[in-house]
This record gives sequence, structure tokens and C-alpha cells, in this order.
Amino acid sequence: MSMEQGTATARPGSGEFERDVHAVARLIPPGRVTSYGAIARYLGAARSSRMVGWAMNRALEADPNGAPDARPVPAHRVVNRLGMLSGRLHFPTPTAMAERLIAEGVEVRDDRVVDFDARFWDPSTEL
DNA sequence: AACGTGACCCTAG
DNA sequence: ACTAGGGCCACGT
Repeated sequence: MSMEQGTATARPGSGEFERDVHAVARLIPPGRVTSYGAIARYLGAARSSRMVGWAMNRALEADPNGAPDARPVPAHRVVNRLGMLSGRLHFPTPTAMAERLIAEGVEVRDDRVVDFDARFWDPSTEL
């Protein structure tokens, strides 16, 4: 049997890397935040921080096929290395990301996490 | 199928 | 301290 089209269910972007990113993100404790680069580094792909952002984007998307791994991913806890909410525009509303953080006790001001260093959670160190 | 565009980050001038 | 550029790689056009 030829397997040329065998991947009929091949979902673009559903790679191992993306799944790992989601797995790590789910380990971020409420009230803490991490960065794209920190997750990338932890997964041994220090230069693929952009892909982490893309993975968050996918996680946020309503599961198109009711994926088996439809557990929620706390994408709002991932910010850039300066603590800025660079992904806020990808949420349902431009303020949803900040609101979710605030609900967890994270102070946000001008689209930026207040006291970022203290809130920062580094998987490489804490995990 | 090449090209531009990113929820980024690091290095060099 | 600031600006530019390179690398990464999935996606839309």
C-alpha cells in the first residue's frame, strides 16, 4: 500500500515541538509568567522562540477538530523577555490577556507585567 | 513555488 | 545606550 497520501489527517503545525510547548505552558503556575525564549531554551531550541509564539496562537484557536488534547493552555502567562504582553492582540479582545493575568493577581500596567523579575518562572530553573 | 510576515531573541557596530 | 541585522520556521498570498 502506498502511503503517499497516508497523512490525510495530517494537521499542519501539530508537531512534537508544538505539543511540548503546550505541555510546558500548562505547568506555569497561576500568578507567574514566563517568556517565549525561556520555553524554547528549555526544549533545546533556543533559537526557535518565534515558533513558541506560533504554538500559543494555535493553542488559543478553538480546536478545529476537537483534538484529543483539548485541555486549555494558559497562553496569557507567556510574555516576551521584557515582560510585555506582545500577544495580547491575538486574544478574543485586546484586553483579555491582561484581564486574565490580573485575575490571578499579576499586576499589569501599560501592557507590561509589573515586577516581572519576581513573577518570572523559568522552566529550566524551576522544573 | 518564491516572497513577505511574524505572540522572539541574540550579537555586532 | 541605540540601531541593524541575522537566524529560526510556519503560514498566507
